[in-house]
Amino acid sequence: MNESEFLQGYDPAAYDRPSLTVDLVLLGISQGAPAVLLLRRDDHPFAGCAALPGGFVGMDEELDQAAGRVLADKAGLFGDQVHLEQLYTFGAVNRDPRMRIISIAWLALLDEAAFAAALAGNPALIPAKVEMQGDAAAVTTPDGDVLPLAFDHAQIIALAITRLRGKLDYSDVGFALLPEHFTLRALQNVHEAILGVTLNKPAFRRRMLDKGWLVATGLREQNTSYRPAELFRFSNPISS
Amino acid sequence: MNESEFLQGYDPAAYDRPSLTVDLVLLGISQGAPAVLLLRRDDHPFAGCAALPGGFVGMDEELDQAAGRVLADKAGLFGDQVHLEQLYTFGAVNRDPRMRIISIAWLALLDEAAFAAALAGNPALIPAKVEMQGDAAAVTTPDGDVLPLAFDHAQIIALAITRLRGKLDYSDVGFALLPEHFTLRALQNVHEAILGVTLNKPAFRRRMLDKGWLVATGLREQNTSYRPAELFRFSNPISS
DNA sequence: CGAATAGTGTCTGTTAGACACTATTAA
DNA sequence: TTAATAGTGTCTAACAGACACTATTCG
Repeated sequence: MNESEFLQGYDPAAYDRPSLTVDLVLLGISQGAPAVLLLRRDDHPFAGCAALPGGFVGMDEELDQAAGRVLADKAGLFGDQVHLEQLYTFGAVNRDPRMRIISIAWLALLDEAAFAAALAGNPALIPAKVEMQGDAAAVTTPDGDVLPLAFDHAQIIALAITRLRGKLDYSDVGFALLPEHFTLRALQNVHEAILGVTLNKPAFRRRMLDKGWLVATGLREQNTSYRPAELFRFSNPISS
Repeated sequence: MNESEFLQGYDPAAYDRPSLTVDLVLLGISQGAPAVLLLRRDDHPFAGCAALPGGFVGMDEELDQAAGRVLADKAGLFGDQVHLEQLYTFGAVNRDPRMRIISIAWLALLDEAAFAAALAGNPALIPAKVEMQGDAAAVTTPDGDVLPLAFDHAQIIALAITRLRGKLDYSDVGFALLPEHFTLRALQNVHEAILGVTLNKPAFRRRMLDKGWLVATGLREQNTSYRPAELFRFSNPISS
């Protein structure tokens, strides 16, 4: 760091600075497919388009706290119910036509209850099914209408899915999309929804059980039409 | 985005904003281990510590351009010689005691020639061997002295290694650390240095050749003491 | 009992690790 | 010829996909 940069560091008025925001991909599983919660924009730019919930980062606020605050403000959810992880920072000069805004994108994984609670708590949230189309994601309303996305949010959502696909098999993120007790079939459904493929049942069961992450509870599903499946819970062997 | 946030967006003077920088992990392989290029800090804070080369992001500068500019200014290298990828954004409130600075960390992979060219071009650069110590990285000079690292740069370097380890097997990043023509033994050496383990030779060769990324050139090493190995080059089957 | 899903046994093909072997070059 | 490394053949163990089978529960 040279002298001018050092001075710039001490004099906040010396140079313009970009604005810094966080944008959240609120991701759940709905009807066998990944789904996100979006907000409809009323104002220019991208009026009428759907956008990720976001907000500016406060000067004395940690980045993950900013993400947690947006989660609480826009979805009524709290950090201990939701897996939050930083995705990537988007900062193209013209990504927002108004001004330079750098956005740190975060991935929030919601289980079915959290997804429903967010929808119930904030009626402005729009649930939308995500479909991967190469580099970008397309989202559709439950009615099947394609929702245009604001800014670079199609890329951000696509990156969220891609990241999740990559981590699903070797990390424990998949469990963040499930309640505390779940059946192996429900776990497989989550994996299939994220990956967009159907998986082999015996192989999937073996692989999951061999990882040592699953604890059999001895409990069974309730109110099923047919043979109820055993309920498992997730247990982190060496908390990572 | 509510009204006050919208106004904030239009009035750069309305709120303080964090400063935004890029920091670069200039990573190569040296003597069978990952090595980074660092700069010694002369001033407070962390005077005497080693730090990653970095710089502020210009208001009209793309993020990858800012990283490329730092690469050119601090190491005399250009983007087409070096694999550059965004790592993570670090923004803890107190990571810099002077003021709030959010830093977007980038990973730059240098082959042996680029590593040497950077060292020759900027005598201030210090090559340092990286050792992973759990969550953080420790760096030592060629003489074996431990170099204290400024700010959160030990974490940033550790994340760079961790990321590289994760991607090494399924992506083509490994080739960014090699010249255009290389032997399979050199490729294996790179993998072993990054992963910090020794690998089985026949299995490694099979795996690499089966990926379809390697093209035999028919050329052979020159000036070896013993049997010269065949030179391969990397060819991206479906440019990713 | 029939329907439907839970859960398992087993075969097969692929792949990684281990290890010994052959091949090639320079001195 | 010897030293040293390049490169290969082959055995074995681990594991995933496929598919058929048994088990359990509800109505």
